[in-house]
Amino acid sequence: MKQNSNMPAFLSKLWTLVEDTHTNEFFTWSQNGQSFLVLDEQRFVKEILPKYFKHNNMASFVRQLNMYGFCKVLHIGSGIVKQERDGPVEFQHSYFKQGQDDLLENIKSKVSSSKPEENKICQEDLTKIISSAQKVQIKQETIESRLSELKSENGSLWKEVSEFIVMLLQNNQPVSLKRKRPLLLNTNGAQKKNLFQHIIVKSPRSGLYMYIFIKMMNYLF
Amino acid sequence: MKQNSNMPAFLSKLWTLVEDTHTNEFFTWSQNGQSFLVLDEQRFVKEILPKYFKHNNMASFVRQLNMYGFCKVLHIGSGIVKQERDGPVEFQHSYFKQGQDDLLENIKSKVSSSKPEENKICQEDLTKIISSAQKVQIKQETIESRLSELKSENGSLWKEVSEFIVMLLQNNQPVSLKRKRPLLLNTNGAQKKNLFQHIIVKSPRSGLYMYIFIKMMNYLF
DNA sequence: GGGAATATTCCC
DNA sequence: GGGAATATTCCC
Repeated sequence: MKQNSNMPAFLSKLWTLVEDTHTNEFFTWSQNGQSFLVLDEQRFVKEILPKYFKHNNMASFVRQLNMYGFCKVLHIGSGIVKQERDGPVEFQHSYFKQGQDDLLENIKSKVSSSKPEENKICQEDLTKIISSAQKVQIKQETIESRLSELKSENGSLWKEVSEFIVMLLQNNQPVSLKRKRPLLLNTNGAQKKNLFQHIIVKSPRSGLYMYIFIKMMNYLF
Repeated sequence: MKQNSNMPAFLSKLWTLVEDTHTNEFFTWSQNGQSFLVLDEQRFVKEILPKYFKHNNMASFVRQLNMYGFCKVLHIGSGIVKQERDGPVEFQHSYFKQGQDDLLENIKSKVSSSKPEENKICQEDLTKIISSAQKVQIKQETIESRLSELKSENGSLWKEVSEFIVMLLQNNQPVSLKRKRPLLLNTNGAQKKNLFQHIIVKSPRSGLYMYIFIKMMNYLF
């Protein structure tokens, strides 16, 4: 095995200790070389772990195996003796095979690849979102002031129109006399009725001022 | 020393081993109890470090001290013998004083306080910003459709008013005859002139249509 | 099986 | 002195 500088210590240690023929009795390759076996966990923990690592906990060893993508091989109580508690433990990784140390370099740690990228993306996205939100906010202010202008102008226009009508009615002049089409045509359609047709046809004079007043209130407040 | 569950193992170990009177010969409090001394680095590394930690490197011990905010005390060659290479090493922390174990809880790791919070804030803020941006976007759509409504209605009203004026002028009726005050009073003030006074006073009839046409174009497109 | 805190190593 | 990778522990 060529010890590349970018090969994690855990992997080279694992390879070394599974290759070590002195411990084949309780830690060795499986028959077909596709996985490795811990045949005696007690001896493995006491005799091997402290020799290669800074601990003697099976859990920490397994945590590292999981960190590098190894999977426990399940023995579904077939022909294996004493399965209950301290039976043999088997681990497997598609790039950890007997006689194929050239595959080892494909084994990657799960933290080294994922965590840093997420943080970088988080920072970039944060910047993008903030600047985008600021632009929307600025545009919103522009729109709101434009809206306020239009609202005010609209109120004034309604007032104008109503005063025109009042003036004409006071002069006993028929409003729609010389007109070919309705006075208020909404460009976007039917939602609002034609105010003046409505007034002239249906409203008595006493109702006219109330109608105009309500209309104005809608636009001024 | 009360071993709180939130006290890092490194700090309680450090306190224990500096308090240990058996090792006062080469690892102990300074005279005034404001700092601690490594009088014999060789013995400290070989006899103490592996007993309390999972290593025997002075560098790793110092790395942890720095991680928890301890500072090396500089001896600027005053009265101290053999300063050159393996002289005594002294470390100090404002919350690590002889006889004051109650201060220990104020010592914080530099990573445990800064890194996780940044990430948590990043996540929380991300959620807040996104939901806030969505609300702004929704409101913006409401405002824009309201604006579009008003714009259209405003155009229609200008059209109405202009047609009134045209009608009145065609009937040779003086527009401002019976009025006590200007026709177009903007509620928010002076920005826009009184259109009709302007027209009546200054515009010849030929200019009136052009003026109204421009006004309408502004609101319809 | 894996997230996250703490520890150790490596490196500037 | 401290940033960052890897290792070990603790916990769900």
